[in-house]
Amino acid sequence: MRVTADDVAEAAGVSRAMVSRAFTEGAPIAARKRAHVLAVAEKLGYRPNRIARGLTGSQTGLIALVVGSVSRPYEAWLLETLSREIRQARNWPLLLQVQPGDELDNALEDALAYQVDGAIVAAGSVSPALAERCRASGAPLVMVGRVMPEGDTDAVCCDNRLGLELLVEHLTARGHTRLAWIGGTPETFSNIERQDGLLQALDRRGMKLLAARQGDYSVDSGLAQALTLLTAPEKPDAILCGNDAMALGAIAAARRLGLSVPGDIAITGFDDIPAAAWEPYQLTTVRNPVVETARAALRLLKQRISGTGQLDSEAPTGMPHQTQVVRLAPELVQRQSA
Amino acid sequence: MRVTADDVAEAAGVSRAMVSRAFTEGAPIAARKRAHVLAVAEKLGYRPNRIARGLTGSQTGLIALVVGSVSRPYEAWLLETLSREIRQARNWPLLLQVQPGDELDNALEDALAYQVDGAIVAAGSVSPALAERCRASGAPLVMVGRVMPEGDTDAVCCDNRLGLELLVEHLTARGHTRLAWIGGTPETFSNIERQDGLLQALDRRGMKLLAARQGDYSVDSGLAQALTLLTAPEKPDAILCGNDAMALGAIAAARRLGLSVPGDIAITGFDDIPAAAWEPYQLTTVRNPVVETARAALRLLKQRISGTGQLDSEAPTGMPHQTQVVRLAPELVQRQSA
DNA sequence: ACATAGATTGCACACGCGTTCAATCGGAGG
DNA sequence: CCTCCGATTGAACGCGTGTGCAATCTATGT
Repeated sequence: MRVTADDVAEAAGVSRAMVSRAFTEGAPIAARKRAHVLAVAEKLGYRPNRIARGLTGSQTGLIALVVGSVSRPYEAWLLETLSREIRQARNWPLLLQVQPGDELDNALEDALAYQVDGAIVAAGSVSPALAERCRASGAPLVMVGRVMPEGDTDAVCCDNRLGLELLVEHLTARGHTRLAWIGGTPETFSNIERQDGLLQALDRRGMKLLAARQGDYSVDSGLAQALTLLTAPEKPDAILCGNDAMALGAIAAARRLGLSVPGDIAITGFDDIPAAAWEPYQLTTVRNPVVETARAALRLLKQRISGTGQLDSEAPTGMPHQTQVVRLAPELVQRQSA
Repeated sequence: MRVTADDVAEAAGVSRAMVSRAFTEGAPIAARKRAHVLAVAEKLGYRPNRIARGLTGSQTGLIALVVGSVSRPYEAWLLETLSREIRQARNWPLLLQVQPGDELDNALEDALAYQVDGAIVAAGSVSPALAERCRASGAPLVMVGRVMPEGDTDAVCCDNRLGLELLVEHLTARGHTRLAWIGGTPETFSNIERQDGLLQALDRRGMKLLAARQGDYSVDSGLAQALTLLTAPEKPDAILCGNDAMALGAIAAARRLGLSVPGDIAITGFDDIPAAAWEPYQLTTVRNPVVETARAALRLLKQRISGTGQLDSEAPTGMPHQTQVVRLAPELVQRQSA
């Protein structure tokens, strides 16, 4: 039923090995014969079985891609970019979408059973044990948007602290002094860094935070927390939010209270998701360099994959076997909300 | 380096066949021995190689999942739901994200080379030839959100015409008479059905459309087209949009012109994406039953996959080998924009 | 025409696992 | 204690492909 290399070999009057070589770039085969084999294969509708190929060769072309809930705009944007880069590298993404509560370890080990060439993890937290298993399975791991505290895993991550420095600079330069903060999910890597960056930026200026509240990176939580802040006895004159979604919620809250943005209250976000540019929001925020992030993540991964064949000797002939952490600088995007 | 079934067999003092059986549900093996083998496997960190398993068995557990650009909220929602259902069925989604201009055929054939058990296509258009190839490769195809005109491919699709009937009924019941339409990408299946449904609904009431314009399902296009409609000499009192994103743009346009929604102008969408419920919009729309859609798609696919082993005889012992098209009814979601 | 190096080709094995089939084991019945 | 049947087991084959190695072919140089 399914057409195999043997069928093509017979039809083309060559050995099966030649069929394999015809489809292998740079294999020793006469140009004329390759053309012939490919023509016959085309006529028979043959394509090499990637599963069988993955059994012998050490590459399956599969890459595990772990992202958070894509119904959140930032995650969707990230997924879109990463998936495009993966495809562009002639690989296929095996998608694993994790919800906040999900256990990542089991699922990722499932993916390892598919002999993925590597894994890009942009959500959930991997235990050091799992990271070790990935390495042992020959599947390099690259974290996106978080850096493992152990420091033994490659990662690409936005410079969150710089982002908040940019925002604080922008706000203070415009005379804002009573700053409030709506953080994201507490234990999150990005939230910790952003909050820390905010406090540092204020510290540097001898300022103190007026108030801080915690949301969960959702629009609704931004709305709720902003309502609380804006109805408190001591109102802030600017609210910095842990991400864009919460900032959008905060803008809605301000408007619901009849406050003008940025007249009465300045509001900023983080990420610069597409919706931040939408008409009714015009959010001032910092751009998370997602495209550059995805590109860097794939570069790191490819580097490790091609280096995999080499021995783990102490002098890997120039291969950077040391863990690499790429930090990309965000950029202020000035719109109407601050 | 990688631990195989042979390693486990040796360590457990059994033959390799027993290791395989220990991991195969319902295989003939003494319960006590299975426990022992599994324990040893666990200690060695062994997991069956799914790639090798896919070579002999006829199931790889892989399902090709084709969706459109997930930076669009509806597509993201759909992807999230489909991917969850696929994982729940203990399969893995091989993600293919297509941009509007992309050619689907080549990419899908790439996926076929991975011996996917099936494919769910929710974006792009597959040629009849490709559909045939899928069937020939033993990979059942299920379309989501579109129905092949040839009528020989399973599909799950929202009842678009009913959706517009509901919206028209809602608007006319509230006294709106001058209805305008902002359609989505013209050649799109959903757009054709929705527009047709609108015209039919009006026809049934002896009404005519005041004006019609075409966007591309994006927020920006909704904004632009609504601006045109609302500044025309003969203003509509209601604008129906081909999807929610354009409706959000249309609301922004109305506000930019100082019009109140729904006071001066009613605006409706289609899909009920999460953003439709956001504070500043409160969009009246119809709910596209995405969860039910995903569930039905997987049910259809699983049904075909399990039927694959059977011969294509004329009496497939009750297997519904005829193509199935599931139509799911949308539901009016009444908020503040109409 | 002949020798020879280099370009091609075919054979056979390996990849890791599921599964058939014959062989073996265990225990119940006599 | 022997026989017989069913529950287990192990050996071997096949899945579709990549690739090392030795054999063959081609063309070049003399």
